[in-house]
Amino acid sequence: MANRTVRPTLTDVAARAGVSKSLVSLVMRGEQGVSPATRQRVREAADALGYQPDSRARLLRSGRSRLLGVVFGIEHAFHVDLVTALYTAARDSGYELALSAVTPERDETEATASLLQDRCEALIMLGPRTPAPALARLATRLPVVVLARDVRGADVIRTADADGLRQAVDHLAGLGHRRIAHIDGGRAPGAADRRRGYREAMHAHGLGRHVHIIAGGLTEDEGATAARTLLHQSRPPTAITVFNDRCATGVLDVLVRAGTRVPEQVSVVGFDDSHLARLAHISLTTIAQDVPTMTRLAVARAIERIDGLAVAHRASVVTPHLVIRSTTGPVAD
Amino acid sequence: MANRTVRPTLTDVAARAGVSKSLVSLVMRGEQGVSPATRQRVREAADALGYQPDSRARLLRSGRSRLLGVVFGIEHAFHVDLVTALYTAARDSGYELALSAVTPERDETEATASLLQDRCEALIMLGPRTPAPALARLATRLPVVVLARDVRGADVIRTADADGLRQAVDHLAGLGHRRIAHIDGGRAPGAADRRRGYREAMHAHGLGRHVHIIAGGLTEDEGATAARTLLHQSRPPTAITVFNDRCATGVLDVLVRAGTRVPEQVSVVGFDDSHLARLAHISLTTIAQDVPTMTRLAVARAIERIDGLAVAHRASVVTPHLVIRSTTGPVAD
DNA sequence: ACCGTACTCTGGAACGTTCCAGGACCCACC
DNA sequence: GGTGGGTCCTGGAACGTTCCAGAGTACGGT
Repeated sequence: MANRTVRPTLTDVAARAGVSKSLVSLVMRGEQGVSPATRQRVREAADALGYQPDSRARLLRSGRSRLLGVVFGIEHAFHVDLVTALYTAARDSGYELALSAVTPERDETEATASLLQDRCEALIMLGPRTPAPALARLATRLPVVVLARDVRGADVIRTADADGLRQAVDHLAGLGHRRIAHIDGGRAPGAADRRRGYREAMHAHGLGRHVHIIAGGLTEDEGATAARTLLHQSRPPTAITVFNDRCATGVLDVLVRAGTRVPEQVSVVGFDDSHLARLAHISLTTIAQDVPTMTRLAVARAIERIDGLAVAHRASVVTPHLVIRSTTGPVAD
Repeated sequence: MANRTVRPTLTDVAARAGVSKSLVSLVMRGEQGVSPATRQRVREAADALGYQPDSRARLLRSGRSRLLGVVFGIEHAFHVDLVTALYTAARDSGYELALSAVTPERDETEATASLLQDRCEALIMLGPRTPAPALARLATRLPVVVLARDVRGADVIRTADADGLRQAVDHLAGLGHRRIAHIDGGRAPGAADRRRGYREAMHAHGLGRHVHIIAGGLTEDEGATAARTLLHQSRPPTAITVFNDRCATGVLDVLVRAGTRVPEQVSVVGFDDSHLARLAHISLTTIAQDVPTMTRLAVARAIERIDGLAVAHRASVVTPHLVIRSTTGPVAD
């Protein structure tokens, strides 16, 4: 075997159809000004040869790649949700996505560099950890849209994190809870705002003296650890707001294993409304980030800037909303 | 703003350094046959202009992309593990990865098509659902390596699924279990083999009459549903082997919520050893697929075929191994 | 002084597209 | 029967690289 045929080119198709390559190019791009008959003939020739346009040559010539680079953490449930939505948002705008994953062995710098070589027209970065100055420098080279993190020097699309936690606390307070704790996300993007939102909401409800923040993180394990700490306290909280869904599943798991009934004894609220939260057996009450809106905005902003329309860097803040599922209920006593 | 400068090209660098573009090309590629002095001068000129080679043009001309396309299901925990490992395997061999995700709204055909346009030199497909004939047709156009599924007409790297389940059953039988059930993966790649392995191993241990297969799937929800069915039975099994880790976490969750103690009352064994299984609070006993070996093999096979070395399509079967964690223990009574 | 060889370097032709200017043809109109 | 304006199609020049053949220089050996 190994007789992998050389890929057919425009010229091959043109020869077979008996027309010029320019004409084939027109047909392949679906431009108008081609008679139905020839269009048909060219299409057939292309199909017969199994012709596929070479995007590299195409992009090289046209100077445009219609490619949006996406840097994301492949192990973050919420990033996965965002990528999924970005795919459709990009397609709707006539752009393609070039994914570049951040893994434990492939850092953000490497992920970004590979996209730069691919001549993406803009970069969409999901919750990047790159320091602000470096991001700003990057943004001078090509449009950069930062999703799910607040940072100066680039365009930002993010959720009103503080407001989200206010909604969570409102909900719990409305159910009669007073000892409401918060398991935070440490230095993760958005964590500071969520912490602040929690604190402010607690004060607004006159629960200032019950403010209780436990160090958590963004993984299941960190949630589990935090939950164990809580369980060992003399007066454990009756409700917990957690940095994100992933961390919350860790919390839930520890609670359930300890025989704590959720929500009868303890209510739990997550954040993100990632696909984890929606799993039937988890059914987590959570603060839903508006993924469709955020991704649409991100793509729109990127394109705006590609087209040279945007002037100053802007931050768009999208309002999240509470999704009540099965992990919250009225306070016990 | 919006004065995004036009990217400098070889010609620009050449002009600034007062040499030909061929020479600059040599320097940029690190070829030898350039005097240290000029090399230095060219480097400086390139840095001063912030020159970055255009991979599109580079690849167009050289005819090679050094790009391996990867089609994967972004929501599958195990695929995520594979992609992570593929990144390093590819890098070690001097190749880059082009990711194309399958999402609920973006099917395999679409994901594959986009990679074809990028002129990847080979395709690595993770547990593809594409019918065998279509895969075979694809394989005539470019090298295709199928990972984690058995199929004719393409190169295959897969785990000895049946053997994995034998190990699981051996382990459980060794712990004294007799009523060992299997929650299967339906039509998922590998499911049939695992089912068979389970059945054969049960017979080998003289437990033929205890063979008990429940319909499951590859998601948490499907695992949860299956577990509920099991719980409602008059004589529930004392041990369960599950199609994969993801499904097993759903099973675990239902068991724990029902107050069933794991492993005291029921032992559970997963499959994959994905990152889910390793989470401290889950700590799932599982059959580990040998991800480093599989990904290295996949990349090696792809390259072999790119270089025109491989002749017939081959299937490499990688042996999995049992990882004992906290969800299995001696039988209760 | 001449040749050969090794080392640097250069010019120009690809690669597979898109883009632009324009050619060929047809039809209608005065 | 020329002119005008469509519509459909073509040729060739880009795009930014790499690759190839060969030009120019310097140096050692005879």
